[in-house]
Amino acid sequence: MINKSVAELIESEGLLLQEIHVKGWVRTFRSNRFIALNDGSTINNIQCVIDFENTSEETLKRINTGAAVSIKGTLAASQGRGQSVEVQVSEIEVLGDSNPDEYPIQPKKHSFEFLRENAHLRVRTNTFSAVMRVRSKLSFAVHQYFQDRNFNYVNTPIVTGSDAEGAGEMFRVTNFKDNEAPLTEDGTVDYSKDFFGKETNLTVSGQLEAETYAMALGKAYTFGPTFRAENSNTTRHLAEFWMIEPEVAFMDLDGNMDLAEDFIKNVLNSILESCKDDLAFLDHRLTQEEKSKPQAERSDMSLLEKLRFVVDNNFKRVSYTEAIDILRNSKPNKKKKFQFPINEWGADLQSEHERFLVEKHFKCPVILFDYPADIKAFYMRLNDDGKTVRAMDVLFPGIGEIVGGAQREERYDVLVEKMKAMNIDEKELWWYLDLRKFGTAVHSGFGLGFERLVQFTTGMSNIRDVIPFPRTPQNAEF
RNA sequence: UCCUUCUUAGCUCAGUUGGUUAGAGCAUCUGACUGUUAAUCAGAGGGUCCUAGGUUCGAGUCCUAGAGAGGGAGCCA
Repeated sequence: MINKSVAELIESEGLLLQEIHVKGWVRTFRSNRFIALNDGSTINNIQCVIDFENTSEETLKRINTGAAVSIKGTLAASQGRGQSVEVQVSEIEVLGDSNPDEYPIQPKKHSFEFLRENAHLRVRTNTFSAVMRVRSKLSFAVHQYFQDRNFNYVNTPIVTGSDAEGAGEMFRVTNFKDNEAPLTEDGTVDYSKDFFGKETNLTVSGQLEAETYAMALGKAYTFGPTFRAENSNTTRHLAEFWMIEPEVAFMDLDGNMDLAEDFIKNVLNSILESCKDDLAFLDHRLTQEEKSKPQAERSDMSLLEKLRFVVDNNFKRVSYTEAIDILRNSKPNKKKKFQFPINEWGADLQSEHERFLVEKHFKCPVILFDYPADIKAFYMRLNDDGKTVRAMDVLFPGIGEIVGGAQREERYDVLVEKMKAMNIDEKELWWYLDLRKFGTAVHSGFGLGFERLVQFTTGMSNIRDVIPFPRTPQNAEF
């Protein structure tokens, strides 16, 4: 008797006619005879055939969708057409019942909205199990990529004492009880009496801390949770999400763009190898979904084609200034189709503009670089023209900005001046300025939203469907 | 936060210009059948039409307010 996972049973024809033992959950039970059994090891089910005439009525009644069962039997070539092997059951035990009257997951199509309300059970469906297996493999591929290249994994703090990271609204962390926060003389909360002795927040980015490690270990990366208290209600924002932030000493913006492109291609490639079954399922799912859309909104590439396209083609690198020229002379701009017309240099690009560049003009991933200094963060390296910074965004079809990065300002005087101009407290970031005082050097890095990468890889349109328990405004169930 | 659409059975939805007792498919239950592939066939049960007001002889349908959800925008990853 050999214990086997469903994935192993389906793969290994060498086990034919052997006695096997398998445990899993019932997906469907047809004709009082056929169990489609899934144990999460693969998107595929194994068919278990029951000799119902020699099985008690009581047991048969308990074989319901969602029930956990233990099955002993013989692996055999299937008589039916839908599968090559199946288990001829000699012994079945129901380990955990599932009342069909109450179990919400039916063997039918459910809306993603409904499944979000059942996030604890939705991973029992084909789509979510596929997405979450891909997410896990992607996560591994991220570490593999950096570890293979001798990057050091840095665990930057989740509770941060600095509120100057400038990446968005922060969640306050306090140990004060309700209505018991001590006040200072001027009536504001006295955080010097709080747990950390100062005001603290959940991190919005590990970048500044990662820089400190890059300036000692050379190559560093973070991969951890980040938090934004923005009231964002979109298909590509979460209040809690996972971010990947490599940071490299002695690397300029060109090296940064090379790294981002190579990284994305590499991890996608490894998923194309390691998640073939799940991607095939997701590819088919998306194709079916697209059929219900009007012709104009359909994608001209399938999911697998899109992934291979990204892996096989160079990202188009375009400076902000070139992009503005292209947009200014574009048809939608001349025909006044843009909600925000492009008139002059210096305007921030709206998502309609990014979409035009990526989806209509270049039809491939685009890296925009050298943005106006005014619309970017204080730590980005000022170019010699005095008006642009060495920033870059990687834009992807469908999901927009997947990467944001920059060469960091390494010159102490220039950085201090920028901080003053942008009203950032130098005292808060004394340690960040120290990096420029002692052994400063050119260095660069970027941030990549992990969930957006999972979205692109799986073809899921809502970011809430690629993280197990999404945190969004007004929602922290589970 | 703004714009917009939606909310009817466990799920997915239909419900005409306001008019009898609000429907279908799937799911569930009962029975039949038994090599099925979202099994099939017959029957049954299942409804605070999101909530609160209002208009009307009459509201699932029209109006007002609120709640929740989806999509888009902004912010960004």
